[in-house]
Amino acid sequence: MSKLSRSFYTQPTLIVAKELLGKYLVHRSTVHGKLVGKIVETEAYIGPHDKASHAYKGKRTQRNGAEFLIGGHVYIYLVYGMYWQFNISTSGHNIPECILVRALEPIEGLERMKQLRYNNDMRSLTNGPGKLCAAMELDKRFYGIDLVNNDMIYLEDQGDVVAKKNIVATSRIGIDYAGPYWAQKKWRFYIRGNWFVSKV
DNA sequence: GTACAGATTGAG
DNA sequence: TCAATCTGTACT
Repeated sequence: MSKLSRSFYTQPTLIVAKELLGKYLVHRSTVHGKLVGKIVETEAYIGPHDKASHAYKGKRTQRNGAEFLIGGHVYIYLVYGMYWQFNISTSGHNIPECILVRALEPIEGLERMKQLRYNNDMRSLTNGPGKLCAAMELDKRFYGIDLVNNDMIYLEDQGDVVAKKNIVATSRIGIDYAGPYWAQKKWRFYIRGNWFVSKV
């Protein structure tokens, strides 16, 4: 169980998106204990060329600033006025690329997650980007945090290996506004057959 | 000041 | 399948 280092996050974004599958996201809350989930679904956003990216054409605002940080920082923001989206910046400083974590498999802290989600159904605890943020207690507090040097939130390698043939590459979700060219890019990855993937 | 998007969700 | 829902963002 080793914490992922800077060199992991600064690899090419599509590599990181695939390598992230099977890694563990850990949130050690002093108040609520340890919450752990295994990453089973990711999506890559590769600005400034990617029209679906918030940093398309290099657009930089207060909201997406964390996307430009060197790989390993948290980019978290609100959608639909109520759901948080947890992203991890990748690549180098000032290069706006990131990976959206879309689904987790709950590993530790199940009871607390059920309370946070007001739900007892195991599967719907973390099988969606907004849901996993609620279950893991992720919100604006973590904006811009460096996952490499933080002890409250970080990712670790528990040795789970996902065989290449079990990584499914498909098109991203909810980005039709970017037009067919970008919408069809196979930049969404998930673990084949995993029960917690948001949508097959 | 204000219109409005929005990388969703859950109910039907 | 589809509409509810609402805050921060990005403009004027």
